[in-house]
Amino acid sequence: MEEKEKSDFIRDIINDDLKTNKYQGRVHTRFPPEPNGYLHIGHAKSICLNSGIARDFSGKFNLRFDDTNPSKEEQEYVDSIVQDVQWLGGNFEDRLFFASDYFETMYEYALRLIAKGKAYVCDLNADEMRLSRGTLTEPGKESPYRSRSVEENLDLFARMRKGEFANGAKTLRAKIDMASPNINLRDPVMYRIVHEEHHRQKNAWCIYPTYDWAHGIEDSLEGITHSICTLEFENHRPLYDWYLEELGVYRPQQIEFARLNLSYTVLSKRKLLRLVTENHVSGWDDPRMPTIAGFRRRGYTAASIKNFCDIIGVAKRDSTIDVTLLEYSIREDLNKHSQRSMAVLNPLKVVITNYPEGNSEECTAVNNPEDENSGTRQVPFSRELYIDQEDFREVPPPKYYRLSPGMEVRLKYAYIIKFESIVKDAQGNVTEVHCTYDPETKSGMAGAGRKVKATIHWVSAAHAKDVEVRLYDRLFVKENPDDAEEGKDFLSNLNPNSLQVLKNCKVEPMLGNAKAGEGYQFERTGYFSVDPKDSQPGTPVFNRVVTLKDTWAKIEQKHR
RNA sequence: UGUCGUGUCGUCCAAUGGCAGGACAGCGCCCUUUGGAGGCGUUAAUCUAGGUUCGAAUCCUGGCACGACAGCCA
Repeated sequence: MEEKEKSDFIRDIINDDLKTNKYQGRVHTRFPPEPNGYLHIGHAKSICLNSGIARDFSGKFNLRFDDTNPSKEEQEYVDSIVQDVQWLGGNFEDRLFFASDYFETMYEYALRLIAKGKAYVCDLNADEMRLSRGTLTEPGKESPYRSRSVEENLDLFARMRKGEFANGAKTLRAKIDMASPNINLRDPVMYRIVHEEHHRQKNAWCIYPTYDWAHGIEDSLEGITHSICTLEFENHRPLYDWYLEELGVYRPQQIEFARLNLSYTVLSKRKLLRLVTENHVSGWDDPRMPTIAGFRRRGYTAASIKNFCDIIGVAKRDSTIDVTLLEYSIREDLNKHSQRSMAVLNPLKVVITNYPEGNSEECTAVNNPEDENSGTRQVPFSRELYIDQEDFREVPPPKYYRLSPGMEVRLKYAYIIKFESIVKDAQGNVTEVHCTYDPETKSGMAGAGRKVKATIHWVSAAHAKDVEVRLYDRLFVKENPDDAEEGKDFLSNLNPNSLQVLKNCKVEPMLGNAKAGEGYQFERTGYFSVDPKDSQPGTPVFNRVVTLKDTWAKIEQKHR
């Protein structure tokens, strides 16, 4: 692999820090998801960034669950996230942490701030607090509980922990500045009361730290040097710094980058959750979902996603990546590494009238022209074949090179055949095409050098396996799914044709034994992988990962 | 009309005061037993008005545009 030095503004900062010895030469990053949903391609960007930096600078990388809100989090999500991070090669070694394991320390730290007069228990309810916070242009008003004594605050906070108060009755707030132009600094909430079972702590706690209070402490405790997060936390950085400064503990630096947006899909957890709960897709791992689990099931390789993350780069400006870049990335990987095969998606019978009935023979097929070591395999040929309906036209459009009346085509790895006649049913549909073959033109023979305009794929009818193939397309019809008509939302832009199921596809014998997760190129059609959920041994179900570049589609488009 | 941040080819990312470059997409040609892959070529950009400078995408000032923030979510 061409291991070129990666460069971006974050690595530049780290290089500078290394020069000034800011962290004694250490580099330590982390990926801190909340276990409230499945990871998506945007998270992959963060995982690749954080773990990639640790790798490139010989540093360390932690996986840490930011599980500070019991009402949204579940073990199912923890499990899927661990699997996804590992699949992407995020090497956290033995450093799998949970914010909830730090709750006791956070509590003690809170006591410190109370003792310093920097935090107080507030009795304002949520509505009252919102009203007193002020607006973007007006300062807020100080809470009437702001001047409680340290003793009273200590007492009240201890009783909050004991469970003496109902949800929402009290909060612990930092005492900063109700007039700050940065609203995050207007006495932010540090703890709220939530009487709910936590997925790991069960009922040990009924007060839970908020993100801002918890996150810096988590980073500090783990010795993180560069706490990399997305742009929406830019305005939180002063608070991150304030807490650690007041606590007098080790302070990492927070650096923000632009989150990933991808065309023709949505990447917000809220929207992905709606797709799942409202059954627009079959689940978090539906192959059309932009989740890591979805991409994996679809047949995307981890290498292709990592490559994608490398080529999109990292910066601070909001951007939307064109999905063709992702498709390029998976094609590039699969082209080099996937086994070629012949599969007929929409079968049309071809009878070779001058080929002896009952006869069959083997043709030698190349497994992967991109890889000399991949060898060859035998594919059976006989009198009755299937070709794709797209490869025959009774009335060919301009520039159509494939089979049509009067035309010759090559059957890949086999013979050149010539059109003779067609058979139609009562409705006038073409049911069979009769051809003759030229016995001197088999691949490898002396006569094989003859040129014809097109080479098409085929399978022998008697030897073919019947399989199900699922053709996936983009989930949304609009580049930006949120660009919806008045009164409608992103769901109105769902692509009604994002899934097409083909039940009686005919594939070469080898594919009958394809194993779950394996990826193949169906020659001239696209890349397909064996669905790990719905396949049975001997009866694979194929998911289309991505099509091949279709030059013909463009030509046809032009002539319309 | 507050604070913070961001404006470079169609889309992303570079250029760290010194020839605006790469990738994807597009277009054209070559090659091809995949209309695949590959090769070659090509189109196309510094938000704006000033200023500093021998020289500005880069530094300064103003304007404009866009994004984030008024959860006891993260």
